[in-house]
Amino acid sequence: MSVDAGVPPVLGRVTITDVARAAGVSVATVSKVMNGRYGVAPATYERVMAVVTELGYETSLIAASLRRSKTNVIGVLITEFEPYSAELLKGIGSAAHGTGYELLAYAGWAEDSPRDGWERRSLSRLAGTLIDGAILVTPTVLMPETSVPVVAIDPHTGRGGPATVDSDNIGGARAVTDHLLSLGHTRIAHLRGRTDLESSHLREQGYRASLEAAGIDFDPDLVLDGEYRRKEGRERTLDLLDRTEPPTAIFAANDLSALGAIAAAQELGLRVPEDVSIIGFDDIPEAGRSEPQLTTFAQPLHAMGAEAFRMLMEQLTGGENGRRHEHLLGSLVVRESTAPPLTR
Amino acid sequence: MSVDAGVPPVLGRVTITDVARAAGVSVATVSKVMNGRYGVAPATYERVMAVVTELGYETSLIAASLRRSKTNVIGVLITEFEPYSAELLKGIGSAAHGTGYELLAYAGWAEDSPRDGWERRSLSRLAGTLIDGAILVTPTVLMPETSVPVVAIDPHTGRGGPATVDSDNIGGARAVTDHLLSLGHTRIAHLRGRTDLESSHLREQGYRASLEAAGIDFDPDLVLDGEYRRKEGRERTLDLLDRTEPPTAIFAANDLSALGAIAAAQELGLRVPEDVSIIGFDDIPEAGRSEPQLTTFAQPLHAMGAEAFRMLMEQLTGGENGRRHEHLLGSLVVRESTAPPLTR
DNA sequence: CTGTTAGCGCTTTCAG
DNA sequence: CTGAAAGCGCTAACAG
Repeated sequence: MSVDAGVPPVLGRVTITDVARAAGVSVATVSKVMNGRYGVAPATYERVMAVVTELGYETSLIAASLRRSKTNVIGVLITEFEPYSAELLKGIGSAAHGTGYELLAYAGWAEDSPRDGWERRSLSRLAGTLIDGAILVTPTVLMPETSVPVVAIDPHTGRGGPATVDSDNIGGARAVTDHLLSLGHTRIAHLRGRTDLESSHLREQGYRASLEAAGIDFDPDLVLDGEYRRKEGRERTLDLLDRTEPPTAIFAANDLSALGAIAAAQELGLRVPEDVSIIGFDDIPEAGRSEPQLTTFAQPLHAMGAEAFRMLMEQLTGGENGRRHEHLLGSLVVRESTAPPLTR
Repeated sequence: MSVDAGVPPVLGRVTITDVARAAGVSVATVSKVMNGRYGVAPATYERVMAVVTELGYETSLIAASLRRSKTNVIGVLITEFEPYSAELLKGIGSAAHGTGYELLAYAGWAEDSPRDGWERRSLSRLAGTLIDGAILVTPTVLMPETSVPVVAIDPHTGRGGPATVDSDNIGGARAVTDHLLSLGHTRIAHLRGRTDLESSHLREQGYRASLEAAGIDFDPDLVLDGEYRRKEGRERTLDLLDRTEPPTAIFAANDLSALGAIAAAQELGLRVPEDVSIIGFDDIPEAGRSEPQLTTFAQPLHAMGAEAFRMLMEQLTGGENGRRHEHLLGSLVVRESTAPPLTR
C-alpha cells in the first residue's frame, strides 16, 4: 500500500487527529468522510479512506455522542446480570434485531451506593449523551421526568409516569398459592422478594388474598425475606424448616430464592416434594433444570422484553404513542417440586 | 429546602454547569466535591451537595471517561443478545459482583456492516475512553494489539494473541458423534456453524474424526450450513429430511440450530428421536425445555464467563499474569432427542 | 480553599 | 471543497 510510508506508527487508540495528520487533511475533513457528508472531493475521500483502513480507525462512540444528539444506541439498565434480566435481554435483543439500533446493557449498581434509585443514577450517567432511549428493568422508584424516552419493565409504581410493561403479579401469586392449597397444604410459608420492588408486594398480596379466600388465617411468622436471591432463600428456608412446626409448603417470590429453598431442604435431609413442597415465580431457564424441576409461575419474559423495545421505538419515532401500559399474562407451570403434604 | 429559591428549573439533563451556577461556585469545585477531592471547605461542600441532591445531578459517565483514564467499567462485546452470550454474561456478572467494576454489554453488530471484524470496530468505539478492559465473545479475527486488556472467549485463532478462554470443541464434537455411532447410526448429518468462527471448524473436525475412527466414509452431501441459528437449522433440516435417503441422525453445531432441526422434523410429521435423532452443542437453557429435551454437549458457559472476568482482572491489576489460555472441559448430556435408528 | 485554563475526541457552523 | 474554531460535559494542573 502506497500510503504506508507516510503513516507513522500510532500507539494506543487511533484518533481522528492521527488520521488527519497521516492523510494531510484537517480533522474536520476526516469527520466529513467518516460521516459521509457532502462536500469532499473524491480524491480527498479516497486518500482519507485509505488511511482509515490502514490505521484501522473507528470513530469513538463516546466522543461522538458527546457532540451528537442521536446515537442509535438503546440502553438497557439493570442492577446486575442474572437469569431474570438475561431472559428479558434475549427478548429485547430479538426485537432490536434489524432495526438499526444497537443495544447496550449497563449493570450499574455499585455495592457501596444505595440500591434505591440506582436507575436514576444510571440513567443520568448515560442519557442525554450515550443513549437515545432506555429500558429500565425493575426500577425502584418512579421517574416522572426523564431526558430520554423510557420504558420500565415491572416497575415500582405500576401505572403513572413512564410507559410500562409488566405481568400479572397478583394473579400469578394467587395461582401459585391456590395450587398449593388445592394439593391440601394449609401451612404455607412465603419467602418475600426485595421489599423495594413493587412486584414483591404484589406477590405477597396475591398470597394473602389466596389464603384469605380459602379461609386460612395469615400467619406473619411464616413470611420471611428471601430478597429474590438464592443465598437468602436458602438461609430463610433453613430457619423455616428447623422449627418445631415447619410449613409443609413454601412459596418463594422468585425462582432464584426457590432454588435456594430446595437446596436448604435437601441439606436438611428432606425430600422435595415429599417432605416439603416448594414453588417459585418467573420461570427462569434454571427452573427447568433443577432436581427436582421447579413448579413455578411463568412470566413471558421474552415477550415482555420484546414488547418493551417496540414501545420504546414507538416513542422514539412516532411521538408519544408508545407511552402505554402493557400487561402480559403468565401461566402456572407444574413440574416436580410440589405434591400433597404428608399425612401423618 | 432553603436552596430551593435559588435554583431555577433545568430542562433536559442536569450538567455540572447547572450545578455550579445554582451553587454559585465554579465547575471545578463541583467536580472536586463529586469526586471527593481534598481542598473544599466544609461549608462549600455542603452547599454544593445540597444543590446536587436538589437537582438530582450525576456525573456523566461519558464526559468523565473522555477525560479520565480509568472508568471502572468493563465492556463485554457480543454480536447480539442470544442464549449463548446471555449464559456467559451471567457467569461474567457473578464474577464481577463485589469487585467494584461495572459491566457494560455492547451488541454492536450493525446488519449493514460486515460481520467479520465487528469486534475490532466495537472495541475501537469503546476502548480508550469508556472501558478499562474488554471481554470479546466469539471474535472473528485475531487482534494482536489492543489499546486495553482483552480476554477472548472461544476466539477464532485459539492460541496466539490475547488471553483466551475456550472449551473442548473437537473433543465435544467427537463425544457427540460417538454417542450417535454407539446408538447404531451410520448416516449422520452435520449442520455446521458459522464458518467465520473457529469453533465451527473445530466441531466439524471432531465430527469427521469420529466418523473416520469408526470407519465411516465422510459424505459431503450430509454437511450443510446451519449458521448457529434456529432459522437456518430448520431450513437445512427440511432439505435433509426431504431426501430419498435421509440421515437417521443429525448433529447440529449448536443448540439453537438443533432446536430448529427438531422443529423441522416435527413439521414433517416425524418423531424425534424415533424417526430421527438430533443432537446439539452448548447446552443453553432452552435445551432442557424443548420437547423432546435436547441431548447435547454441555459447555461450562457460566464458568467460562467467570474465568474470563477473573483473567481480565489479573491483567488489569497484576500486570501480564492474566494473559493465559484457559481451556475448560464440558460433558455430554444425554436427554431425550437421541435413540437408536429404526430398523426396517 | 477556589477559580481559571487547557484539553479528552469528535461534530458542526462558518469563513476562506 | 477545505480548515479554523467553538464547544459537548467533565477533570486536572496550576495559579491566585
